[in-house]
Amino acid sequence: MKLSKYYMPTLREVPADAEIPSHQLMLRAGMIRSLSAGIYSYLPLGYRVIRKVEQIVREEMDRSGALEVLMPAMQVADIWKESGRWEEFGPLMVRFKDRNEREYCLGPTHEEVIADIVRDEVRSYKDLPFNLYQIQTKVRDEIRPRFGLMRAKEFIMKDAYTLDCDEDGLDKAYQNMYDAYVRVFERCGLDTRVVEADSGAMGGSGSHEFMVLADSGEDDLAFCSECDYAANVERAEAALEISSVSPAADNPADSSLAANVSAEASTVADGPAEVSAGNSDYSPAEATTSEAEIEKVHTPDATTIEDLVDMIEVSPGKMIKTMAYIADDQPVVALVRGDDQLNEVKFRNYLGAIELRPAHPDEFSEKFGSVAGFIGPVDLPENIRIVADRRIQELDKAVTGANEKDYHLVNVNPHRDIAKIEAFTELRTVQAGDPCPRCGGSLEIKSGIEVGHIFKLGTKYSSNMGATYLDENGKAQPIVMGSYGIGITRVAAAAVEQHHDDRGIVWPLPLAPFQIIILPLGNSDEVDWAAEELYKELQEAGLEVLLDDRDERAGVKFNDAELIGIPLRITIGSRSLENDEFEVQIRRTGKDFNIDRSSACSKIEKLLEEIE
RNA sequence: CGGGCUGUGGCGCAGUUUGGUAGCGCACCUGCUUUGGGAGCAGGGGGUCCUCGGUUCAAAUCCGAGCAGCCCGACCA
Repeated sequence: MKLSKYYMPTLREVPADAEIPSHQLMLRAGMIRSLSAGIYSYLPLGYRVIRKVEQIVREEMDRSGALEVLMPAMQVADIWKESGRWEEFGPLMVRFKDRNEREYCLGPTHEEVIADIVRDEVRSYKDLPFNLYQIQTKVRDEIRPRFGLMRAKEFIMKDAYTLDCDEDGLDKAYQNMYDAYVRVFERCGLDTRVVEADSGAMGGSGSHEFMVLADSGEDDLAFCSECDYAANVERAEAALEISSVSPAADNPADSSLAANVSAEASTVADGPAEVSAGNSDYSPAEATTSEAEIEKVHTPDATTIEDLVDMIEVSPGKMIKTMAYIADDQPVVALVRGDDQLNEVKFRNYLGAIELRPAHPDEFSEKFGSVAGFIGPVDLPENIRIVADRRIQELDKAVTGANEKDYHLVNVNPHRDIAKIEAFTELRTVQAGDPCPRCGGSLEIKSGIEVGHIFKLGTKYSSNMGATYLDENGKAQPIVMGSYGIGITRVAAAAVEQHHDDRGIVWPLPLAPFQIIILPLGNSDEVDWAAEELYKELQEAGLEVLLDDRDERAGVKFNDAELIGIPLRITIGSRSLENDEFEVQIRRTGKDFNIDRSSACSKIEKLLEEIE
């Protein structure tokens, strides 16, 4: 491709609206342009990269035995009402009506369509198993689109769905996809980590996420420094000893162990419900009682843990942080230690709630009989559910809000003073330095970009939508499903996050829009002829090559070549051409050297093989 | 949705405090020169100053409402 005939609007300056490297660089390199927030056009250079990613995904999916299909982007509301997700998905789904007032949405995902396709056709266990996948644009009305392609309202996703007779079949299909994903990301030149994940709104029994480690990542991940334990902090647990007080706390590590699965293992994690159930049968009779009586102390304007520490000289670890939430319109309260953070995912999973949000300030008085900044679990109204983190049960003489402006309570003993804590369960977010649940080593926290997510769905959708088959005994059984996503456009962005320097993008060879760029410098005809000749020769060798034949100065060409990140640069100028030589530079290493004109093509092919 | 910031030629910004009819750099067009790391000189084109309403002789500037974009939180591939 000749650049004089290409559309590659590069930007010298950094667009003010772009924050992270991939967003800035993809805009500057002329790969993408936004139509509105979170909605992008993929320009020629950008779309070539997208297609590279798609092709790698397609090849590995085909290799795994999956079958490519293309499902409708526009879906009828009926199937979503059947699965129960028309309500559940909420405002994330873009909905509209046709001229006959029939309701539709733009597909944010395709479980319902798959179930619909399959329920009318699959009759017998003999028809199973199989795996269907598609590469398609998904639409989600994200609360806050940001970071360019990283979180867009419209994005390209590969989604696959496995259909099996039973859990064993699902386990095999899941492992098969797991392995395919490992190959996909490796081929894309991405350094990814697999972590145990919460299955969230998808439902189902187990899931893993494929993460690209990057500072700009939106997920926090817990890694053990000793063993291979890795989990999204949404689900990660620490092996914290809970001292004395309650026998219910005896073996905190056990439940976590059961719920964990190593990256290589073919078994799957247990549902989070089981985790909390194991820890929740707390018995108040066993609790010790503190001698000291509760006291109310004046704490003017101390609405945060930090304020309190300054005012009454108690460490955060001795405080009970009380978090007021509304779960499906019901007021609920979560208790965590002052030095811990509430993990909303764990809280939501425990409650089994669909919608969970922090209470608004005015709701503190309306629904909690309290006041923002001074809420506490002692003497809350009867109707409010109180759930405490396990670490609360070992507290004594703790400090908490008095439900009265400018007052806190001290000497609180949770077992004695807090009426009906319905459970002590795992609610805290793990922190760096916490002990690993598997080996006791130290956990570290890193941020990552989620590029792939695989779920064992089970029978949630098939049951709700009547997708059944007849087993060997002629009995109807729900099909067992799995669902597997790769964010194609996000992979491209993540690759830039992981591979760039201060001059621009440094594409891994398999994703590079072109492998080679030829820069003829100066205005000599000999140079132009030599460039043209090499260009043709490389093209005939089947290589993807850009020829920068624009009437631009050397600096412009060098800078653009580096910005767009082409792995191999061939410079042709009268200087080296006098010796019948071309100059080569490898983008990643910056290494440069001359090659002979006569053997240039074969030498370049060899170089490309050496660049991983 | 809550909190913060910002809307001025294609891009990056100044001008807003103290109203007086819009400017800088880059990019673009023409000519000459230049030509190995984002050229120089000369000339030129392009702006409903986010929108609507109000105050005023006069509004980019002051007031009100709305819209859009970005950042921090909940959502997710």
